[in-house]
Amino acid sequence: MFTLAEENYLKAIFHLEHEFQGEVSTNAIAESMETKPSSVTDMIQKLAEKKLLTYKRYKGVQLTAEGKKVAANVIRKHRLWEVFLVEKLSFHWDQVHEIAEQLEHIQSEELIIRLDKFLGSPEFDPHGDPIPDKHGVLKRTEKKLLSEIDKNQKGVCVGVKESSPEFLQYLDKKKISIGTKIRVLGKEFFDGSMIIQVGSEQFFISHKIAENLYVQTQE
Amino acid sequence: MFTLAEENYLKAIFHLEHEFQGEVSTNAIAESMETKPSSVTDMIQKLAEKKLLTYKRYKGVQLTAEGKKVAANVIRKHRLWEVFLVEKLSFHWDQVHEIAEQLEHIQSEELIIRLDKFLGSPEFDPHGDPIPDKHGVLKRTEKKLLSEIDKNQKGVCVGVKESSPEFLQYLDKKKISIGTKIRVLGKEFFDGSMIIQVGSEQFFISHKIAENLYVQTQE
DNA sequence: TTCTATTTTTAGATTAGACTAAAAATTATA
DNA sequence: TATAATTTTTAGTCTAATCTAAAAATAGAA
Repeated sequence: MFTLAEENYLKAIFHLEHEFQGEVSTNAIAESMETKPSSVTDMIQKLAEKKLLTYKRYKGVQLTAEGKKVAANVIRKHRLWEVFLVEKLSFHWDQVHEIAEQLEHIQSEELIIRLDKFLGSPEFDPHGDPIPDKHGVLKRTEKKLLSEIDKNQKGVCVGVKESSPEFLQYLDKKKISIGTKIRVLGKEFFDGSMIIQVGSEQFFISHKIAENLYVQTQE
Repeated sequence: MFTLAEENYLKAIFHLEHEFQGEVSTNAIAESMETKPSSVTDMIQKLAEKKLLTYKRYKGVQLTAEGKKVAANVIRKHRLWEVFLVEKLSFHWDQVHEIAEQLEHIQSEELIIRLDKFLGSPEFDPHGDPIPDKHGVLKRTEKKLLSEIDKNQKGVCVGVKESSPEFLQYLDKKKISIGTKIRVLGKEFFDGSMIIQVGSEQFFISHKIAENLYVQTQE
């Protein structure tokens, strides 16, 4: 149906549209895909011809309904496979991204229907990211970055913004995973660093950590 | 490590070496891959440079130890995924080949180690074909084609030579699957057709069917 | 053994996707 | 508003993998 390269572009644009609302620039796509802007121009012209996105020269792109559907489906597959790898094959959450990058391109509707059922139709992947449903609809969740919550508030970790092995391994070392309760004991306004409580431990985290952890605050 | 095209060539050559002992001709490869002989020549020259096979112009090719290892590993992955699809996702044995053709190219040693363990280290795929071990060694089995066995002998179906959906669906209709006991009641020398007994049913099968079914005869 | 048929290889073209370098358009600044 | 800086596009090149058409080598038949 679509080539590997096309699917990867659509996926990247989909993510960028969510991160920054509105049109997505050529440069932003190039950066997120670690490729050159000229290559991006080539590809978005091809995707525009296929009506997967709208494109006006120098004005960036926007996915069409069809483009969004294709992208969401790739993301659905990626996240379902991540659940499979963690739940069934006992991979650790920092090991699954690269493998899922490959598995997300396997073409078979039936496979995904059955995989989803086999996994019990999960709603979130191992990093806490929501899995689009079969129509490409993403469930909205009201999560905040840990960096946005105030002193003395507490929240439950529900996901990570970045999911590099390095970051995930840091979280493991600190015994933070999805479901972990975190209380903010102190917050430094100068650099955004925090003292937090996790279980019985209290420790310092930098702003960089706090702005990559999603929490849900509880009333 | 290797491209999709390279892996597919190695796999095809590996199968051809087993089917007909000795060197494999350019034409044979082209036919089995549904491509042109000139394309095959290009690719085998590249594979020869990478020392995956030995090649002398006009003389056909032979896989090196390294080439065999790579090919067997692709086949191992294909067959393990087929077991997964049938055993875990309840696919039918005639639906899994095409999907496994894609899954066999997923690159991750760890994935295959874990998948194998998850499946209980199976020795055969759903069509009765042996799964190469992690070193690329194929277990030898003494199976015969049904067409080779004599009147009044009986055997257990242990595999199929061809595994097209059409053939597998024919077998289903006749209630033949792996493990089914078959007795040859009659054999026509003119066209190789047979009357066989399967369970309480007796029926006619053509030579074409008989030469695509593997059985193990029992003493 | 010589000629013919077949098989295999070479040469040259094509396509997808990427790249570099340079041109064009847009945005920011003085 | 003119100029500088930045972003984006175009033009042309490259590689992997394929193809067609033609040439070369091998095998088979008289």
